[in-house]
Amino acid sequence: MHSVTTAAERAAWARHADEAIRGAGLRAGGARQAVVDLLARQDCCLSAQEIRDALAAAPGATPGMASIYRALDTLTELHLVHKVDLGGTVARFEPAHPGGDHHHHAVCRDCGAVVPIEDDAVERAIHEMADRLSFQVDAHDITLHGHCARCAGTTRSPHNHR
Amino acid sequence: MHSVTTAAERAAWARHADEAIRGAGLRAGGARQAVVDLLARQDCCLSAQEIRDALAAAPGATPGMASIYRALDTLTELHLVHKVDLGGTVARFEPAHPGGDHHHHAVCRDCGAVVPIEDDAVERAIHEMADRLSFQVDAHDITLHGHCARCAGTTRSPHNHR
DNA sequence: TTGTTTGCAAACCTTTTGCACGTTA
DNA sequence: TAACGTGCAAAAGGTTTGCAAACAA
Repeated sequence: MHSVTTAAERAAWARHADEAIRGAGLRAGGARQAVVDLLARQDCCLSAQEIRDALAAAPGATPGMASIYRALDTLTELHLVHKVDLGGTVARFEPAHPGGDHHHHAVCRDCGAVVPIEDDAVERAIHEMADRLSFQVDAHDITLHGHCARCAGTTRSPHNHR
Repeated sequence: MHSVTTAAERAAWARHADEAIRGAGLRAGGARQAVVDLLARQDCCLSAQEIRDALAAAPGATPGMASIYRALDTLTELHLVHKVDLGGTVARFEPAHPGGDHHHHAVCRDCGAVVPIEDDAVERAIHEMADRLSFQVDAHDITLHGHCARCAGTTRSPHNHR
């Protein structure tokens, strides 16, 4: 089993994030810190509600949604977090790892599971295409839609594996 | 200058759409018909509000937003329209041409312009990747972000060319 | 006639904002 | 103590839904 990010990368992100936050003259409040700590443990994206639920399940006070959104907004501005829009009604957020760790997402139509995807050939093709355009591309998102391995393997109702 | 779809393709889509609507036992009401007629003339995606504005500018009664959303919903279910989410707060919709006409989008960070993009090498790479996944992919979206040719060429405020 | 379509207004849901209070450096 | 951060409640903005009237077949 491999994950998209290694434990070392996640730890490095947490350190980098703390540093960037301090460097921006921001303070260590409870809510933002909790969001950073949670994101540091993630491999892929979470919605604001999922973040809140996870923090509610953990010991300590549960931050309000407004604080979570404000924290995510700040982190996104500091380029510590990527806002990911997978086509549903909610936005998702994931740690932005400085070097590499460029991944995309596949979304299951049945169960809603989000799976991170990496592929060098696709990245190369995207960059080659971008170079030929008059449009100046500085980022790209790819979203795959279909059925995850579990849901594709059954004709029954979708699994709840999230 | 070339367009992503030809006039013949657009006409074929209009015919196909009318047929599919009748085939589904639906009737020809004014609002839905107006949406179909407008989409038949589009090369790329429009938001519900843009559709309403375009219909308001045209002669005749302007359909309510609810009717526009309901029409788009019906057309999407009939696979006549693709719902496109480019990462903003609004959804966009474009005609789904039966054969080919598979394009993606580039969004300008300055002026918001949406540019259709086509690239066979990228499509091939995506399909090859999809074949290797355990995830069963049946659709994919690619969104490029950056600066359009006009906005990239100036240091001044963004152009309004939409 | 009969079921479909439409328009208006109200409801919904996610996200943002105003404001007073609590906290950090 | 002077900003910054947080929580609550209200506001915003796009989309959906309930309902009664208008309409197509």
